Amino acid sequence: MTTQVRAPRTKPAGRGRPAKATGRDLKETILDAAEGLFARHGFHGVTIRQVAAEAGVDTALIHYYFGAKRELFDSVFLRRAEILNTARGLSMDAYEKSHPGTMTVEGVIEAFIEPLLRISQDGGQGWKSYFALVAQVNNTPAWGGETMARFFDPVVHRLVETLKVVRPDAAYRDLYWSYQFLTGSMMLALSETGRIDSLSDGECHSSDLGAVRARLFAYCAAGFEAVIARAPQG
Amino acid sequence: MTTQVRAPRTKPAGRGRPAKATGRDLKETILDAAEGLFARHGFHGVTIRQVAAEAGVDTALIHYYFGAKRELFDSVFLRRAEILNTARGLSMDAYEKSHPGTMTVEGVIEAFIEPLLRISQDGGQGWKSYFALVAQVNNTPAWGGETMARFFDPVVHRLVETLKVVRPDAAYRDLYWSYQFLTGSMMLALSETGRIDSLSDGECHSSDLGAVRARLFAYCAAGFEAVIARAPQG
DNA sequence: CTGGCATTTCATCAGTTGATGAAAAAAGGC
DNA sequence: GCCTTTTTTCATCAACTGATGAAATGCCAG
Repeated sequence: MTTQVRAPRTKPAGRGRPAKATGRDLKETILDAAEGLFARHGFHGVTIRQVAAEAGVDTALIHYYFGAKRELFDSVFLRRAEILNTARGLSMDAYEKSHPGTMTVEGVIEAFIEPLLRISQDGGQGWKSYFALVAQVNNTPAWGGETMARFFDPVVHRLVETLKVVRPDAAYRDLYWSYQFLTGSMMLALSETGRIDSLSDGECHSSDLGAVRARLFAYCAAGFEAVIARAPQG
Repeated sequence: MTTQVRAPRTKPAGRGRPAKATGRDLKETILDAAEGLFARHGFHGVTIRQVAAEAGVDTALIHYYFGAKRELFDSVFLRRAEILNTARGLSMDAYEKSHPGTMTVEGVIEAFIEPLLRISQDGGQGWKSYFALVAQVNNTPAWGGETMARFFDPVVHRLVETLKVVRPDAAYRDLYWSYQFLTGSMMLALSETGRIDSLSDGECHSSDLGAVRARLFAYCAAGFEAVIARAPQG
């Protein structure tokens, strides 16, 4: 499913190392294999041996590079997290600079979500697996909650603060709740579960991120506005 | 965490059956224990022995009642699924009958979501665990996707059809996509991950379903209206 | 009070799991 | 061409996994 399998790996018959070039590639190959499997079956649903088989590598090599299984998972999670945060930060920078005094709720939300959609579309299967993984971690209580917070809280706070600039009268309570609704929708869309395909009898496809783009920003923006406007119980 | 642990279970020292009364209770106790553990750690993250320990029961008894581990999981999933569907169906019946010709998008959505919030608030920890479990299954690709569809598709189709009555010009595409956004928000809210607590620095609490109720219906309704109004690419 | 039946426990199995230490193989400096 | 370092493989471990068969226990019908 990923870039994996790495060809039958032409047994060099002996042990040892085949070539220096493959050295760094192997680390990435292992991460790719682990990423795809973790995304599909979750942390506990995957064995080191499965990862090793998919990567075409001995199990001991995985421990040699990454240590314990949990550390492998963290490495998978970490690898793309920073890229994601950077892309999002730049997107919001660009929006703020290009719309001085004319920012809208929908504009801010688009700047927040668009980079993820773009990356998922252009980044290949690896990124799709990664989003599915994050979605899974996102609503597995008591798991990765701390990791989640450490990496993604800053961007979220920035989103909320920017929205507060656009709608100064909005209560933080309302903004945080609205964000939670947003992130639920966004993560489900990004993880492309295929559920909407069967549900809509082929009318919609979860892989159609263009369709998501055409609706999600407007959906969330209108939701935010409605929550702010209603402003329940102070 | 659940109703579990069942007291130190006053070892009867011998084997055999202690009393008929406990007979049916034990099945429920086992399901409660399994439910809580599966919700927290996922299917593969839980061992039969853990379930047995939490229920205060021998592992063999679990197999005696439920068969294989996967069947235990299905039993957990099934136990509350029908109750859920019935409650939702009745809620939508009631709304349709009480608002002949005056239904609104928000009203329909409320009729669809409200029963779940109510049950979660009044039903105790068991229901909370169950919702976390469903949320987890909902975006674990290739797992329970078929189960998910079998039990929840009918209600969703009813929601979509009712919305089509309220907004006859809306395209099914838009309704299905909007539903997916809705279900992402709803499931994340119901699973009470605690993420919003730390994110908002104590300003919001994921256990505060009243706060969800006061915002989610309006949020989703406004989102639906916006998507329908924009009506992207036909 | 006795024999059948549903329930519960014990003991155990074969298979799998994550992990490690030591050996083997290549690269690279000299 | 030797010696060191890095990478890869092999062989193996103790712990745990899901699962089962058989025995033990108490309940109830007769």
